[in-house]
Amino acid sequence: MIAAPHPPSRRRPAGQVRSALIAAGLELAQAGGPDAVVLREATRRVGVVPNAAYRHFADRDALLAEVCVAAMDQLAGRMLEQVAAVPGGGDAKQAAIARLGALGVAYLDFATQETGLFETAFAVPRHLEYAGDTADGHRPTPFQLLGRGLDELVTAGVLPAERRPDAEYPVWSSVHGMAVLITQGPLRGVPGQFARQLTDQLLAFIARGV
Amino acid sequence: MIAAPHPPSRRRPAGQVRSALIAAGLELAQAGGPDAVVLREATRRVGVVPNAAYRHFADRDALLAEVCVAAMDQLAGRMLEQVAAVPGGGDAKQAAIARLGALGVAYLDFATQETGLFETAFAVPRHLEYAGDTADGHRPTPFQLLGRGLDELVTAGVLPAERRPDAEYPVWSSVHGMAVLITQGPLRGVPGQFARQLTDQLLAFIARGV
DNA sequence: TGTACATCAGTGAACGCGCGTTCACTGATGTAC
DNA sequence: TGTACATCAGTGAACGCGCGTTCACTGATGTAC
Repeated sequence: MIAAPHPPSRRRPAGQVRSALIAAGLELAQAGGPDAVVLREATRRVGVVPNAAYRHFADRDALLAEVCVAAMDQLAGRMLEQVAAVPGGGDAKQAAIARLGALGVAYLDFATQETGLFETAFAVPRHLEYAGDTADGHRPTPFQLLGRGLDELVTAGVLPAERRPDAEYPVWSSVHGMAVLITQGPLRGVPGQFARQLTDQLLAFIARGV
Repeated sequence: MIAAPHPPSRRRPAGQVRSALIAAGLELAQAGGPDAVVLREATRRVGVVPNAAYRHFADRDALLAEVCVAAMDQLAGRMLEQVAAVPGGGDAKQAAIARLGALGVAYLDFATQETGLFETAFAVPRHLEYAGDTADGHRPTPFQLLGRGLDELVTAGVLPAERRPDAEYPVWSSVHGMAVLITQGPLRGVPGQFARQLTDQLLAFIARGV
């Protein structure tokens, strides 16, 4: 029998458990969507007893809310990356359209490749209704990125200024609807080639409709 | 002590329990979406012991699947009603557009007024992937109704025939996306007036884009 | 018309499960004097 | 520099809950002879 020399300190550096719980929740969400964000499982992964979570979150919903925000942030990150990767220069009109298209493709790619996170990003609990446009010093939200894309379209002279107000909504609806139908709805399981064709068709539809 | 004279027959007419379970599941779905379709609660409402359900359904998922089909059928019913209510006569082009708009409005109204059923209609379990177009002798599906609406648009000369193929998808995506954003997504809780404005804007967007 | 029997929709009791959450506690950390 | 103390992030044990599902059963119904 060897007595444990230093019964290891069970206390973690400040804030570490909290962020580890969110990270674990994000893993769970990635694998199984919002319902898979199970408080007990998150604590297990962090190596902490279940009720320890209550030092950091009021309840399971508070943890989920943080995970949702993080998931939405990942979506915004992808969109930001993809739009930055569009080659500049050349015709300003075509460039603006290409950048808007890149946003849409990023959105759909994220939904397809990270379905669990995508679902979670939009599964925010009751709090914060209609908060698509608040970015308190953080990264811009997907909604804001879309708004910028549309502004560019106006600047480039593609979109008449009088049609700019609230133009986010129909565009967002189109892309979001396709994302939902393909990843969770009746179009789930459609062959990738057809999905790509649908995406192209959708972008052309948006370009005409906007 | 009065002995029950006829311990009442516990056997129901053939098929009655089965359809009563589906009806109860539909009530649950209406109030709380697909997750609220709880097998035990459905049996409680029918007045039958929980395991009796297994005489009629393989498991809870089989019950849910039936409920989903019924919910989708209700959506189709609403669309059918609303499109039938559009006054005929007058300009054929305008009439065709009005009928397509009625389909969209019916879809959005159903999502708003019957959010639980709407969610459930699209929560079909894994079975029957990509079956948006099978109507085995039943009422036409929403997808088929949309297809007819687009056909009318071609006939009336509004939609060029070469753009007809697969035109269902972008239109469906737009309307479905708005329905999801408003009833479950970040636009949940938006004032009704704004929602109506968004709908009008969306229909105009679709009319241009199609 | 009557009897024997198979069918099968219901009962009653129980199972294991994992969840979220609450309680009283302990012991390391950081602060005030 | 040392000591007393408040703070608070962790522990350990337990709770009630409702779920889906399985088992062996019973007794009314419909059929074959």
